[in-house]
Amino acid sequence: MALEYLNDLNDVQRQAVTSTDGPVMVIAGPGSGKTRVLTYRIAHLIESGVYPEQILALTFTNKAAREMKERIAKVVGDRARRLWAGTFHSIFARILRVEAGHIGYPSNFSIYDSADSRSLLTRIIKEMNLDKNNYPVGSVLARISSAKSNLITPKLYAQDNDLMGVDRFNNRPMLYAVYNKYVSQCKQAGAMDFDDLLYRLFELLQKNPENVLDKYRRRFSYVLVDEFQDTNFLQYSILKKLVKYAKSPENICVVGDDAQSIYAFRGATIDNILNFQHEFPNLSVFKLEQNYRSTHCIVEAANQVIVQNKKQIQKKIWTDKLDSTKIKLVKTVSDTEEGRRVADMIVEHKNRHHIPNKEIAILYRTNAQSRVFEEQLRRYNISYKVFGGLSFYQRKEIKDLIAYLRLSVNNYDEEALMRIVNYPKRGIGNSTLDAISQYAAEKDITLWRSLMECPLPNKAKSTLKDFVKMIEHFGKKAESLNAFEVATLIASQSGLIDNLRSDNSLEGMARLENLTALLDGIKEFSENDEATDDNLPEDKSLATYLQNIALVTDLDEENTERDYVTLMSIHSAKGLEFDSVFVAGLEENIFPSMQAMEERDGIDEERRLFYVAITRARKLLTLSFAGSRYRYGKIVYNDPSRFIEEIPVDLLDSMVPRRAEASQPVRLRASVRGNFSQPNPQKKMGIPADFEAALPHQIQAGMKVLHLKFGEGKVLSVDGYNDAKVATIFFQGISNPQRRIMLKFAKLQILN
DNA sequence: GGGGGCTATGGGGGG
DNA sequence: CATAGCCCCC
Repeated sequence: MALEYLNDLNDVQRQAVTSTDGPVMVIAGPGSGKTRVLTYRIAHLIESGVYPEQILALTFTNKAAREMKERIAKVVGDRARRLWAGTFHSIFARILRVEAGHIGYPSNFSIYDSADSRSLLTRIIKEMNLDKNNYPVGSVLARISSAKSNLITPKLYAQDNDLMGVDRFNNRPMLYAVYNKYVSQCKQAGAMDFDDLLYRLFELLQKNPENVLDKYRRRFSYVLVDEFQDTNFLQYSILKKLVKYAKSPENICVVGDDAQSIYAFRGATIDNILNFQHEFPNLSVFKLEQNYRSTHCIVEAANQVIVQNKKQIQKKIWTDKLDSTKIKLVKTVSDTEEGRRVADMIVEHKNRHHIPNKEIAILYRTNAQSRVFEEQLRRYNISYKVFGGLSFYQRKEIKDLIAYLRLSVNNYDEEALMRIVNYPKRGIGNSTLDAISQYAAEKDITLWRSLMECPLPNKAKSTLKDFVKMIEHFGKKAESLNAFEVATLIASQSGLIDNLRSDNSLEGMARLENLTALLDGIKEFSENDEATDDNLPEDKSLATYLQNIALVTDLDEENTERDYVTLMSIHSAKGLEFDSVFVAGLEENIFPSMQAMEERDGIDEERRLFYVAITRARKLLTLSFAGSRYRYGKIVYNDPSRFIEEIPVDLLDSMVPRRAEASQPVRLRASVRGNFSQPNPQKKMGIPADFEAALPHQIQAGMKVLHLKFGEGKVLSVDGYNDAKVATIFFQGISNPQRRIMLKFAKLQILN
């Protein structure tokens, strides 16, 4: 047996890897080699004779699973492909495809994303004549989601005095009925929302038809769970079903860090970690406390911050790195200025520290904060990529085609049906649709059946008949053709492509391009035999494709080797690391967020989030905050975040060296008592007194202009319109003298 | 039935 | 600020 890999591990790590049998918990601080332990542990299992297909490894993202497999493959070779590795949602969806019949679902069930869930709920609330002000969709959905995550069925919900009491108090006493209706509508539509993928799997194992439970207990003789601190009660319950029973070897290994638990909002509870020892008395616990990632200052700051939390497992992260680089703290007057300064410092990191773009990340609390950084990075011609926010699959034109695909595979998919029954326009308006759904509700039949049976004027009737025929035709094709062939056919025969072609606007063309990109993606899925990574027979069907894309996020995308700066929320950054990390927007009401301050344990959760943020950095960590920023169209003023104060002053370097005119020591709240003076931005920028910025439309090719940063330049050309106007300007004597400058932001003085 | 424009409202994180 | 939903008019 090749065991050299064990030499790559420290003592605790090696014990965690080689204690293969029985329950194991690994408490792993940030940068402590957690992934290494997980991958080697699996490799070790395989080397010891366990079949890869007997191993279930649940990770937080598909990307993490893929990378883990790649690393395992380096030790054990191709066998690694047979592992069951993926997210809870994707693995369970795969199992449910096979077992759906047992719980009254079709095997080609649809997966509702949160937009689908919302729109279904909106319809239900309307149909039940409830006041939408008392039943805001978001809150209703959150409540339903949390009920499911705690295994509370609509029936149990209605019997629960606490839950019902809260609803009555909040003026929404009928929430239980909305929940009930939502569940039955989903089921009737053959659709599962994200929570159902977990909940229905639990239901399957609980009801245990044909002893299906035993089948999976045998199949998964070793279970590993990454990021265990972020699992909820439902996920934990499923794990227990799989490994806790009479005479079970209890081969479960969970890896996590209570200090990095940041998903309480979707039901994650660190009680799972705390209870684990009681549930499995034979538990072996290993604590990985040596940090191999970050410099001394960063590790120390993280420790000092996290000790403020009440509830935690005792541990102290340490490092033997001696680097004494301090953490930089940057204060700016506004959010725009924050963007500019971060971009400035990125240039400096690239030049002085030779850090490539892909080793730099800007992290923020909310996705909406990405905008200023995008604008400034574009100005500096630094390539970047924004993760999160509106993903490719959430774009309208993409959702439209996918709705056609979904409806073709599953005719009962109501959300898909509602989306496209009148798109492209075919004369089915609201009154017709109301009639159809009302008829469906009265007769308790699916919308699809109602389309054909509902009494309607002849014109609408024949239109609908054609529509049904078309979808049935697509469905038939989907049975014989592969995903790409049928998607291409649907895109053109549905009229989607023609509809987009007729739109000659820039956006219209972009939409068509996106649609083509989607088709390319489907083609890749259909033709690439490496795409499926499981031990099931190759399946290139449309249904499988739809299942895959419903569960991918842009985090999961293959690294395309491009060298870009990463912009993402801190939540998305979990598990990642970069040489240089900027944590931006460190202000009260932003981070910690306003909502969190009102929640029980909200601040502690935000603090763990801050802990995650700062521990992403290997060498350079920069914290920034702005005195003012735009939020929802209004300017707001926030105090610096309390988390800044929690970092000992001797770890901080609060002078900003490069822009001498902007540097001033940052004074913390403690010393100023929230009384931040607003320096005059004009003075601060050091703008020459006689400087007079021209308006964007005044800049024309051939002009000589003065730029505050680059100096004198000659305008070579101007392209784009309005806010998107960009000038190409040649500046003598700077690196990359030819610059593309967004006129909307640039301050240029015309010199002749 | 369809389109345009106006207003009110919400406002976090993600599979 | 963005967007959903509403009203009004064709």
